Amino acid sequence: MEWRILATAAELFRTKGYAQSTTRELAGMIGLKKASLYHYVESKEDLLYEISIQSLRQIDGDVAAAIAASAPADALRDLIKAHICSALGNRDHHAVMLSELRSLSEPRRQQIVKARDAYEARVRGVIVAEQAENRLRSDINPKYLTFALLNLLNWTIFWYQPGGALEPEQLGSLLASIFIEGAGAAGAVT
Amino acid sequence: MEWRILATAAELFRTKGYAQSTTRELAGMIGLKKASLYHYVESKEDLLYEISIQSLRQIDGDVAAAIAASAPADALRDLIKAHICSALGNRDHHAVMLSELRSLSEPRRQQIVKARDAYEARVRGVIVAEQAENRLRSDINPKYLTFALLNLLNWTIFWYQPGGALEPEQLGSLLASIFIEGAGAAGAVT
DNA sequence: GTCTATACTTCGATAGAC
DNA sequence: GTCTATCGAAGTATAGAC
Repeated sequence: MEWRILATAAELFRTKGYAQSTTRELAGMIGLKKASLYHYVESKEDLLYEISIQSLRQIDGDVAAAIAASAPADALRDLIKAHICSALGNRDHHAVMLSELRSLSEPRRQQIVKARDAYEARVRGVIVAEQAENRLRSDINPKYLTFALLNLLNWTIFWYQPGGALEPEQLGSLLASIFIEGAGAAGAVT
Repeated sequence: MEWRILATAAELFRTKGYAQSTTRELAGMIGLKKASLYHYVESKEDLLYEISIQSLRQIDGDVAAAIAASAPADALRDLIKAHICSALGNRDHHAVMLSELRSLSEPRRQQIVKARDAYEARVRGVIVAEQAENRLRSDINPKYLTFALLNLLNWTIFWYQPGGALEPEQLGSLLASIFIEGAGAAGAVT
């Protein structure tokens, strides 16, 4: 039951935003009255916290596994594909984690920020390693390469259409190619 | 006075989110009591609408001017720089427009979506033109190149530090290079 | 475990004095 | 133009019956 509440809350929060979502509406989506929700959940904010922490545990685990199983030369491409597949596979959770952080009150907000930073450090670690192997440009501070990559990846969930032309894995490959090879025509006179 | 209210509201909404911001707090930041605000403003939502529409007018105008003054071969790079400079120069407005759209009620929400789509179409237009001139890869649907570029650009305002190492124009050049040339080491064996 | 009823708080917005 | 006072609505959460 708890899992059902969490999944429904994630869907609701993603669609309407945390602050605009009411416990009454959430209960209604599950087929309960508002008060009955509090038999399972301590507070509305607990739901946001659980959604956020689960989202980060999931993507960090998925990406770590992908890297571990990957040949060094494929690490970055596999990271990108794993990130996209994980984020799109947990779209509601992930979108809520990304956009509703400021609605968490202080002890737990910092906890989510730390988990987010840890994931970011994992991504940066791969980028730094690729630079050391001369597979990524070294003329750009890895900090900016990491930001650029996370921009590219994170915000995809806000426009991706689940029934569209590209499966998550294809989209991941596409984004990996844009990030690594670039959008410029190879050999173009620029 | 109105401009001061709008700028303060944008700053407040960006920091705390629209729904979590109260008119009492906004009034306090200006040095007024809550009721006095309503001498200048009809409703809280009016502020959000004005912030959003101004943000889009600004960036669309800035980018259009940059393209018009640009040699064809530099159009995309100039677009990227203009986008970054405009967005960072109106950081509060732009961030609010990007992240608080769902708090607008229906007649005006669609209006903002339309303005956003129009700007997106402008960006896509340049990308399509660059493909036609063989300066951008044609093996990727321009729709995805546009999404990727806007991901890269739009979400930069959420981590950019105004006093950091890079000025907006430098950051724009950097992001242009990542998007066009890619992050991969030139000639690397991948 | 689910309900009705309600306590408690806070918000956006208004009324009306000055 | 700014204030104090307040209205009416809506929200989270709780009490207590069943």
